[in-house]
Amino acid sequence: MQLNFNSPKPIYLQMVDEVKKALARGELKPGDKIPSHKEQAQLLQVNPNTVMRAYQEMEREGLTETLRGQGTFIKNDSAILQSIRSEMAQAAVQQFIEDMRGLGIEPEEMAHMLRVTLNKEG
Amino acid sequence: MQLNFNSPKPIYLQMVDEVKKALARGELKPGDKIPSHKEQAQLLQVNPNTVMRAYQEMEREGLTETLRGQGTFIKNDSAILQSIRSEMAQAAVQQFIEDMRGLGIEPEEMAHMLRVTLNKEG
Amino acid sequence: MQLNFNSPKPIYLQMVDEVKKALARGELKPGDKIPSHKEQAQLLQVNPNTVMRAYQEMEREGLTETLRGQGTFIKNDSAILQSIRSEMAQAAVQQFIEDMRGLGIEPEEMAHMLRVTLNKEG
Amino acid sequence: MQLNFNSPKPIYLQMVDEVKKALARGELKPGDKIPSHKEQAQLLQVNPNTVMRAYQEMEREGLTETLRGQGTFIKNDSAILQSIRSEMAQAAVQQFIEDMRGLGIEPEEMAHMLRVTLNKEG
DNA sequence: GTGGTCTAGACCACA
DNA sequence: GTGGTCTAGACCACC
Repeated sequence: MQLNFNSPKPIYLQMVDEVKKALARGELKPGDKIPSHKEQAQLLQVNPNTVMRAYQEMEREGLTETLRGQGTFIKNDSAILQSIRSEMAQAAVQQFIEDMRGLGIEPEEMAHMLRVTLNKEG
Repeated sequence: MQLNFNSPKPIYLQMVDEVKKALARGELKPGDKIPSHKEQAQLLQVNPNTVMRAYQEMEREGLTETLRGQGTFIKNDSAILQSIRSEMAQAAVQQFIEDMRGLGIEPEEMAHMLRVTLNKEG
Repeated sequence: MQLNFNSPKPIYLQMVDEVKKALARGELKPGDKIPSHKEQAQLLQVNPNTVMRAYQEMEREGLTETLRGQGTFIKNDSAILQSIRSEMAQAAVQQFIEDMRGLGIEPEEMAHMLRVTLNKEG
Repeated sequence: MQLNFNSPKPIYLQMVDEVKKALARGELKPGDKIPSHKEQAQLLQVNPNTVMRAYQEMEREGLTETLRGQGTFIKNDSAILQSIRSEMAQAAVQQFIEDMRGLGIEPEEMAHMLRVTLNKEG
């Protein structure tokens, strides 16, 4: 889990996104236990309260489920879960197109630049 | 000029970016006068201090220059100006690739999704 | 016995209340044996420690008594027992009135709403 | 605004309820500004962070709306707002009936006890 | 001054 | 040990 402490985006929201991405990538699966907030806090060198906040946000969004004294788990009965990957991907595509349009770049050039950069980086 | 008041990105930085984008699009040209901070504040429904700060930032970056009593103008002798478009475009591409990689999406599918969405939206 | 695991009210106190209610309803009588904490824990899917704590609390309140090696029993010589029903009922009435007053609802309307809901539910 | 610091119900949720009740009573109206979290914290002798949490919860529920640097206001375009009073009243009635049923008390006696208590208290 | 994030550390109920 | 609330106080962006 990678956090950017200089980003204006709050850490706890970055953490929510990281979990969503891990789900999209298939690294996290429904039913999986995620580390306790205290453990996670040590791993990420972050305050336990910050982790708690991220976890509560995830629960509010229906991503996880909490069992008193047992831990926090990825929900498996949620429709959200199925669609996370495509939704987040679609959002990224939209953002990209919007950014490029804002710079006055035409669709063909968008595709071109993408191809070039992908080739360069292998 | 579009601002997102709920974004974690500071409004004054959003304003700087909007000016850069207008330059990239060719809507603003070297030598153009930009509105006084009071005018701009009314236009955008934003506190004059915020506009001031955005203008200071632009000046600091060498994007604009202020002529006493005459207003703020887009500089034309700046090397930055030439490269704004390609730099911002490259940043958008990088961001897009990073986002998609984070979701475990392969290069071919990135290009595919981009094409599909561009076609859908005309 | 119904427990709400998401209520802020501690589970062991919910259990005490449930026993009191069963007494009020006449489902439990003085002298009745209540299940061992292990049995009860399995029945309610609750940690045995939690049941223990509920039992301790009941004993502290003079509701039950424990006979070594024989189990826990509802006491019958307790003055508390006689008044449980009316006390809890009175508390419920008070709570109701307070809640409704908090909403700015007048006594007549309280009675009216109660009647309507009771009729609707048969 | 009355808080019960000994209640198992978290203070920040009590605060949300108090605001809802004030709305139901008509003491708070759409568009009204509520005290800043720091001011409120002093008034209630509570930590500012606790107030913040209550305010954020209200915003999440669509009760209020926040304007950066200006304060927190009761929303006026929310359907929720219209129905708060009846919803909360209905919830109180349901709770009352459930409590009384739990004690084995019949509908007629519920109404009777309510009437008696209301008369006693004037 | 106003909303908002983060840290640090205490304390509680439950497993 | 695990979730969860509360306090105290720093720091930031914006009004």
